[in-house]
Amino acid sequence: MVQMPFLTPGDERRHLVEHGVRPLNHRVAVYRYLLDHPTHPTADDIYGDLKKHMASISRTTVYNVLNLLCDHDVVKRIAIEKNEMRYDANTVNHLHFKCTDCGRVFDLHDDPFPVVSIPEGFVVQDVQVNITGLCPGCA
Amino acid sequence: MVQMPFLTPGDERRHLVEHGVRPLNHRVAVYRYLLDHPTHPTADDIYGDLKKHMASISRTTVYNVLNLLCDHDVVKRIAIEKNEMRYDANTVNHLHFKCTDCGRVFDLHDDPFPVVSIPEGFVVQDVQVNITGLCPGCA
DNA sequence: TTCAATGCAAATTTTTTGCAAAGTC
DNA sequence: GACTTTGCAAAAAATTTGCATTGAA
Repeated sequence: MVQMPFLTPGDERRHLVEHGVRPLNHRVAVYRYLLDHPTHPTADDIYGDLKKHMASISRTTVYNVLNLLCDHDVVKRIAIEKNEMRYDANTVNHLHFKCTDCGRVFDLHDDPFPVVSIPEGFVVQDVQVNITGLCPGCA
Repeated sequence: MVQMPFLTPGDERRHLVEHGVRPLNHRVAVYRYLLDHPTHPTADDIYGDLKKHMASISRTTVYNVLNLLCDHDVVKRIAIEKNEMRYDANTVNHLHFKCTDCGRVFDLHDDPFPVVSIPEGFVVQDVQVNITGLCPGCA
């Protein structure tokens, strides 16, 4: 299930405020980037692209903002492979598929999201389903 | 579903050979460690513990062996959090639960393993279900 | 003896930290 | 003006690489 409708430009400020995040320029830029690029970029992808249009931004700030947005549940971290943390502004549960050939991470919209039965006593905060294999283009 | 019975000491050599891995001493030691410690250790956990009884082993070798065992599908990598790759000798599909408080990773044996429906054209190699939250002891 | 595996040190990559400068309310 | 955020450079942590040495068949 996709987060629909995606936040239109301008709405991201309100969304940040609703989650307790002051909408400073760099924060809005990183968040807007994630909304516009549902490609599960790494921190460095984001930094590299943003710097083209926002000369002032630093890697540290990208990391600061991403950590802040994760803490406030505005974006989610995806741990799907070694040495690369990816970020996703779509916080609705969905599957991720990483192609081992081209390296892209696809959203798979299993409907409904698979049900997992958790033993008594465990408190669930987040469920991630990460699939690896070959995408249609590479298979 | 647990991999039962676990390989008893001695059998790990045969298992390695069956997967095309020459059973050299360091390789057997790392694999035996993973069989004996189903706690999803990191490479450094393994190195630290093995070095106590095997003075000659190096960090590089632990990494080499883990990569080799993963390539030959003898062990699986678990990417469940930032900056830490964990390893599991149980290659049967099962859920992982990471406690955000104590940091431990538990096996959850959902029976059956949740079914995910994959769109036409994708070729699945591996499915990982990673849950974060609080374990019974920390909740 | 020939090829593969190991160990060390250095390099690489990703992320965090300390702290001074700049920005925000 | 008080407090927060940013940016730089350095530190930390995880993993890989180059290469000389050792080990195995």
